[in-house]
Amino acid sequence: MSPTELSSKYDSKEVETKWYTLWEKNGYFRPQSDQNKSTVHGPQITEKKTVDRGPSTVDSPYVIVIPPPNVTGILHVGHALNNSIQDILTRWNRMKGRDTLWVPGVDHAGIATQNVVEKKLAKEKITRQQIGREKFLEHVWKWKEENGSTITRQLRRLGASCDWSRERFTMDEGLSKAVREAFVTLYERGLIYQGDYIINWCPRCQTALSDEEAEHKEVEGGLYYIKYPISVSEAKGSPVAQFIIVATTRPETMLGDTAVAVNPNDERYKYLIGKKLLLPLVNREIPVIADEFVDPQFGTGAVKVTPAHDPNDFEMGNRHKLERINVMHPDGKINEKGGPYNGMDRFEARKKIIVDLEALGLFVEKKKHKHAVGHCYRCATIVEPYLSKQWFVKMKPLAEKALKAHAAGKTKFYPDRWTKVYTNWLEGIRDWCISRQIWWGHQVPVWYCQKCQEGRGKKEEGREKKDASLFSLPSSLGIIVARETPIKCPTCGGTDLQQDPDVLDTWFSSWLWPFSTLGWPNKTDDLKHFYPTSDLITAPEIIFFWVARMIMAGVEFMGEVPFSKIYIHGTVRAEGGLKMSKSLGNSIDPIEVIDEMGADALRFSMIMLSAQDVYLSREKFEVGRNFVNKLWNASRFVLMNLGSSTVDSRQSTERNQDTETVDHGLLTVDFLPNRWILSRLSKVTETVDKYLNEFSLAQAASELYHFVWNDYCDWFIELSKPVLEKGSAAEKSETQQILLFVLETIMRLLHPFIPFITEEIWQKLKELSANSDQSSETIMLAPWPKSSDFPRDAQAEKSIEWLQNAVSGIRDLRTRVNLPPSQTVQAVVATANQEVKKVFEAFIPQIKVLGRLDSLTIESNFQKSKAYLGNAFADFEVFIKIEGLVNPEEERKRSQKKIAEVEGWIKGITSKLSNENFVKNAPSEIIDQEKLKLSDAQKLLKAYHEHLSLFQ
RNA sequence: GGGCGGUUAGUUCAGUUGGUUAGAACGCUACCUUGACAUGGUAGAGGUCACAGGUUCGAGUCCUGUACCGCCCACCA
Repeated sequence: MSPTELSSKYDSKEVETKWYTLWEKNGYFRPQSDQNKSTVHGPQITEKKTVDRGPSTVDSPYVIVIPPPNVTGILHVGHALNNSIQDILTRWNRMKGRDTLWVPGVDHAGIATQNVVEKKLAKEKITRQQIGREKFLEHVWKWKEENGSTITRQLRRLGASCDWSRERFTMDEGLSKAVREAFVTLYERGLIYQGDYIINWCPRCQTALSDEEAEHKEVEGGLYYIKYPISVSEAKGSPVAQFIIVATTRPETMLGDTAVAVNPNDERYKYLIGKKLLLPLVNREIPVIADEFVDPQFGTGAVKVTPAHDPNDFEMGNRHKLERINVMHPDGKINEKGGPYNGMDRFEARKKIIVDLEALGLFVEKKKHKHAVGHCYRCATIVEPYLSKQWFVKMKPLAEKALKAHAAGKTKFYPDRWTKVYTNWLEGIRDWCISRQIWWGHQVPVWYCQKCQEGRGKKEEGREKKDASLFSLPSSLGIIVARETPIKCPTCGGTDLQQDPDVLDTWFSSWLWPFSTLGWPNKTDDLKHFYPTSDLITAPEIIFFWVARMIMAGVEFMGEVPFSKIYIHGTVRAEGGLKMSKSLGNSIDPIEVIDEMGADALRFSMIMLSAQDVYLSREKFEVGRNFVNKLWNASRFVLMNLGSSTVDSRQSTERNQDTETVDHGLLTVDFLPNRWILSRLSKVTETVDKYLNEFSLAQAASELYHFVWNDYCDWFIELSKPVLEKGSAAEKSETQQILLFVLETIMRLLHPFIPFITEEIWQKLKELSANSDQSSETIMLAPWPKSSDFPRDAQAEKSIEWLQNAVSGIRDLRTRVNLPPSQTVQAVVATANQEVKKVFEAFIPQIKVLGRLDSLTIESNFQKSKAYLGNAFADFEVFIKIEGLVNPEEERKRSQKKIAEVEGWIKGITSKLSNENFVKNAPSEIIDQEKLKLSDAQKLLKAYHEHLSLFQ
């Protein structure tokens, strides 16, 4: 096969491997600025640089950081969409000549990864507790070495043009340094504290979770009504009631009750306030307290108070100085404080307690009760509000700065409606619990001096009783918060230092991502050059987890928001609306799709569907597959029909006497269809740019799809066939040039969307083209098309539209009378446009043009095509000699209706134009617009009247 | 409980500031094995733009209300 031929079938696998390897090897993914310095990063860009794209000083670098996928992750359709979008934007900006960087990386995903490795060890009957922290972490690192690059390999299959020489991992050395820097800085600014609070506890993972990590789901549960008897010690005299009935959704927590609360204004219970109750099963005396929090309308208006197991009760406990009795082990089993229930699982205990209360006659009833219950986002276990000592970040001050930046217009969400979601969350922000009781992650950079601690323990004892809720961390008490691992205690010089065993929330490293990946806290060149980044592309579900926190971190640590535009794309769902997920078994493996149809097909299909949430099924990928196939075959056609000579689109050709020579920027073109396709190309180029600028990737793709398929293939290529066969030498040669030129431009326009096939085809076209624009060694670095290089030609567009309508109209009539394709029909076309007439006569097959009608008379054996109505402003008629098909009655009615409509329109514009206020105040261009509309409407009215007259 | 989004062809969705005949893809019907492509071509059928009011010469588009669907947030036990 010659180097300029294409095989009859596109082999996506071969092409994809070939080009991706080459791109990466040649350093095309790296920012252009890298070539100016000898960096240590990856391969050098060896080959000569491409084209001069004009002054590059005006453009700031274009930078995206990848939302780091979990190291345990495998590419799912959500990743495929997210990264396709990022790649499109990256490639587009790179072609526009901007210094472009897409930073890739992977997240260590604390709990998720730990779970995976634990499961793996469980198969060998090993628990992490058995082997200890150090050994376990070795296993995790080993697992990471062996399996951690799956996702980045898969991103390569997708075509992602990330700068892999800058790939980062949230646990690598640099990022660990960043994490410590952030923690200590916040600590120094008084924004980090440790304290005993009710947090979300996952009894399975045995760790604290942040509020965002507890997913609330509606659950059909029970509301249990239980009698709490009034203590006999209070029963002197004659109490009106023997007991108070409380309502609870979690009866097992009653073991830790230390009060019952009622609303101070609740008449039913007022007299009981201050009295003592006898807590059933436990037989502890607890007081009745009054608290505004209690809603008299709910349940019985009396609430059991369990400060150690419920956030509200915790608050009440603080207000009333109640004791906190923790009745649960970290694994969710009742502890020794729970007396006879010691050792039982919380849900088991719930059942048993109800049975026991029933036996005592203290259980009233269980009512059905729908309420939201928190579930662990990793393992879906019901989380337990649990009292424990954790590290927190004070978020208010951070959120305020982020809000200020937003008010100053520094962050913009696309689509805009997410803005409010973001600001609302910031406004109601709560402190962030950042410590986790797992092993895989960044260990809290806090050390305790054993010696000082002993002394402190004694001091603390006295005060713990008073207020254990919160204590600051005076370093004098042997607590060391440091960037570098300390060797000895600064207070006493002791060397027995123990690091806090907790690790930090995974998001505590992710929120630093936009600057930690560029080298922070070191003042690196990358950081200086590439921060802040440009766009952030992500899914709605991590706006709180990640986006908002990154913005806060950026403002706090860098003094600048990390990115200015945030594009939130849709969620990928299965047909029927359910989110695609492995657990539901309704997911599609993108790698399978790539194997089967190619990465380009996958990307293009997903982007076409991405105007909002993406509803996927296997069949949906056929759109992209078919398109890729179409493109391949159109290219084959062009390459087969170029003739042997190399084409230079600038070269002049012999001019046709009849037609005007039109200068199309770079090109000089005569022939009407050629002028038309260039004009369409111009329009499409402009539109694609506009859509990409506003993140409307689906519209951009759709625009290109229809241009290629309908304009280029269906009309231009089809029209070129008779031209190549029987056109004049000049027409023929010009058409060949334009076929090539437009195809080459199409490749560049499509390259960001479907990088592989466009590179493959472009390389072949390049060899045939003498156009200097195409001299770069890869399409990746070829310049992005500029619509000004081939400006619009309104006249040509109008003429071809005329022709299209006429041809369609004739074909319509042909089908309706069942004419075989081979049969020529006689047609009369009426047009004053000589060019159109010429194209029609010379190149529209199977239609014999009889002549030209200047007046609208119809011979009886000619039938009028409905193409007449195709464009009310186009002054043409088509008649072909076939038996009757037009219904005059219908035509008359339609005309009358239209006439009435247009008359109303004219009336409206006229009244607007005669409105004094309007004429006086409206901007002149608006008035001109109205006048133009009026004249158009009058023309239209005339056309309809003429049409009507044909059928009177 | 609060907030947000949606309701347009058989299906999945576009529809920019109100304006000629509401578009596309898939599906469907008829014809076409035409030397780029049957993963194709030509043509066609198919819509009371959820419902009820309102503004306007004119509403899928703006306003008010209703119904249904979906999503997010939320410490009333």
